Amino acid sequence: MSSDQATDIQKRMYNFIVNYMKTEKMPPTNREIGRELQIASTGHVDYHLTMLEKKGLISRQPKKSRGIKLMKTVTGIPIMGSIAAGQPLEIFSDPEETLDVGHEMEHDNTYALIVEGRSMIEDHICDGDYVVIKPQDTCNNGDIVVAVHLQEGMSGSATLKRFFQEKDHDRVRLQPANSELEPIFIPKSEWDEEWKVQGKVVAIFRQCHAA
Amino acid sequence: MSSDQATDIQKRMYNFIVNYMKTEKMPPTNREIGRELQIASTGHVDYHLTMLEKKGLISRQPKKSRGIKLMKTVTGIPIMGSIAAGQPLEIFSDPEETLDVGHEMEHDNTYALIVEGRSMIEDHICDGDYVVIKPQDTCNNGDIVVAVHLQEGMSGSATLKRFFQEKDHDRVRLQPANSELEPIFIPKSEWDEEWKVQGKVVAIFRQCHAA
DNA sequence: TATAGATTTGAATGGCTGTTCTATTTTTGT
DNA sequence: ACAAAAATAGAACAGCCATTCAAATCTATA
Repeated sequence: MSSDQATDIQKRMYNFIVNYMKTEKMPPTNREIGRELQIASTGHVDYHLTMLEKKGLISRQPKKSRGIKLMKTVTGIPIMGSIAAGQPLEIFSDPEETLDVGHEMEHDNTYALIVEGRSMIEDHICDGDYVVIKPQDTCNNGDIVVAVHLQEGMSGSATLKRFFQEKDHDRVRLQPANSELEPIFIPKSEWDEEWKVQGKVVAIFRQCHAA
Repeated sequence: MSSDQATDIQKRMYNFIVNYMKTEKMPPTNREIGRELQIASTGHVDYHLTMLEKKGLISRQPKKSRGIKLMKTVTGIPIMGSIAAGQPLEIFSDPEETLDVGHEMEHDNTYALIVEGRSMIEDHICDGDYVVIKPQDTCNNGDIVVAVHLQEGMSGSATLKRFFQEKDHDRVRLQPANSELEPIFIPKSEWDEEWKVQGKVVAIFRQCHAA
């Protein structure tokens, strides 16, 4: 059954190890794992650790106390793909890519997107910049957000814009930061039906490559 | 003598712990410390660990194997101060501040500065942005650099500019990215005498605050 | 239902680990 | 030179740790 997939208890064990290492800055002992997962026998813990090792999720240093190492990077936030004005979100197939952007931002399923194009250039967000997105479905006026246009049967298109609720016009305005581009107006009735906010930009990161 | 300062062996011990944790992702055992520092007795190691704890550099979890925790942050790069066009570098007195910006950049004494003003605004570097600086005294044409103007007896002023070597004019041009500001020209003869390159911008980080 | 494989237990073992104690040597301040 | 403080060694201990083994239980499936 569990030939390449981790079984339920193994997932919980792996999660506990990851979590323990985040808070304690060291791996747990086999006994600490057993205590947490309510496993009566240390041999049993060893058994599942061996399984996790066989599946490539961890490696072990024989005989060493707390001799567990994680095989996958646990720092950084996933780079989900790229976003271009009006284009569908291009989701990267490779989920290994991460952006290491500070522990404060490593929570709440925060993720990163690569900006394509110049639709936000006047807010000084450039082609190739990484934007750090905090997922949320509400936002304040003036926030830079990932807005998704839901289309029936399709995955929809996404865009990076400033969000403005225009109460006097009873509509939402999605404002690009590029005077060559027009804002998008969405009647209040269609908002939450055809459109929604996926998340909000909380940081921007740009790598300067050699000239 | 060593009332609040760590003694030589204690410094080496602390450095070994920091280094071990970076490579092994867990603290060393007392015996591993002793082996590395050629200390014959575990009691002796315990003695110096107690000293390090008393001096606030580490904390210990009693009876736990590898129960050492570092009291100071070891991730991130130091935020040295702020830089504004033409102003002296304002060095922050508090060396605790760090910017966590990815492990790839945590080497070569890389540090961060906070940008003040709009002198590089057309390169989309804004007031309040963090720039990540890799120290080096040479650079290529077009690189964004921290250029320091050495003045006798004074610490000198620093500025963030693009670097251009104008061979036909036998001079160096430090170009702001703001059409309201004029470039600075330095005769080749004065370069390396009165001016020098302190480092090069390798990344930019911007935090988006709530509107 | 029968059987093979996966999971769980309990116990045992030998090495590691943090800690403590006493005694000796080195360094430092006077 | 002397005394106090700091540094080092060695040994010993009780508890922790990873690992192994044999046996028992559960689970899927042929």
